[in-house]
Amino acid sequence: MDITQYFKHITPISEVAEAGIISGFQRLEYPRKKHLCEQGQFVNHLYFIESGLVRMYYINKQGKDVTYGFYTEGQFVTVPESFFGRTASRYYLELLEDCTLHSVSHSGLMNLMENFLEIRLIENHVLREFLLKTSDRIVALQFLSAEERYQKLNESQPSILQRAPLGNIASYLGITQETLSRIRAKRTV
Amino acid sequence: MDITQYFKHITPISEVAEAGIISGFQRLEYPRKKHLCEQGQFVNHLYFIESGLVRMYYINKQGKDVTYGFYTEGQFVTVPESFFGRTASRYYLELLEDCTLHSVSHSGLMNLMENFLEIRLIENHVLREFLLKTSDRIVALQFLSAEERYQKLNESQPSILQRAPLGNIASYLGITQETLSRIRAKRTV
DNA sequence: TGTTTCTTTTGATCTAAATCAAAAAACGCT
DNA sequence: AGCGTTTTTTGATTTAGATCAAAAGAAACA
Repeated sequence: MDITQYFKHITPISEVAEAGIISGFQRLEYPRKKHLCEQGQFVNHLYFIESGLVRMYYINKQGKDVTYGFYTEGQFVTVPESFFGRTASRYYLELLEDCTLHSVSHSGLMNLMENFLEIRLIENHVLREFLLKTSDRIVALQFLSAEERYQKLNESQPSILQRAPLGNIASYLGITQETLSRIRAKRTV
Repeated sequence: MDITQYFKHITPISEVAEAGIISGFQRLEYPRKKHLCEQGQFVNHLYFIESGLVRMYYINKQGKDVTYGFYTEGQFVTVPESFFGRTASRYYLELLEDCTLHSVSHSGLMNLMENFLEIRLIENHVLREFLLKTSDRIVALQFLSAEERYQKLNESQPSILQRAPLGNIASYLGITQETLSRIRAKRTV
């Protein structure tokens, strides 16, 4: 999905605003493994994913790499509390595949929002989408078994299971690699 | 904390806007156990808690009552995805104590937002606060032990441990009542 | 093409927390 | 104040998933 397309899904957009979006966002091609941000830094960009796969993660107290979320084509990705809330990020963003992204800086977005009312809706929309996703996660993590959580991910984002390394998926689900491997073995046979 | 006070924490507010807030919100006193909304309904109000304690919860597939969150004086509470996103609520809101609330309907808030720019920031602010809270929860639920999660709640919202019933707290932490009772026994002695 | 490195699978054992069951304590009500 | 209901505690047992260890497969690279 194209970025203007995405905006049009949320709200009708005037031609000038569309031109504004096109000039305000910058198209980027980045290779697998590149980091979009580091833990502790301010995240100054909002990215729209044209193609590819992005992972958000953090390093926990035991030094373990833990996946917070996966983001794919047609979605926005950033660290919302950092980008919108102007705080230091607690997460990293890394590319799990070569990606084509459209990025806008915080000030760039503010400019767009001042000039085009339609674009103001975006911030709220992105926040709401993030919130909905995180609510689902909590419900899953509170009282679903490892296998049920795997099943749920398989329903909501099936492609992740093929595209992301097993270790990353396991920590996302809150389980160990070994357990995930066993769940897979059970289902495939 | 008073409601205009709260707004002033977020952003400077003109006198007219302050008058608008005072007239736009309705002061309510509700008794313990009252429900502010049901699962499946649209949540049409945003509440600011002047005093008291509110619990958000859902009934899971096994028919078990599971606490999603606790909200106390000086905080806004609603089901954000329902109120802001105009969808049916997946959660209930119930009062765990007699509460004094200030409520505004969706259309009432829209009116205020049209008339007073300052108030537009509120939606964002409320969404961001919710998001921050839920992010923390995910991190806790992913890889902290039952006791560590208890400890974390004790740091972030210590009064909940005294004010809410044990069963409600246990499900919030994603553990059984018995386990929570044992954790308590260990620490108190 | 073989060697090194990283990822996934498989196996054996252990443990945190669930489940089942029942007693004790606290609360609500007339 | 006393009785029934709900909530919390305590105990015994079970289990899902962690941990430890090592083999098997893939990918990376010279």
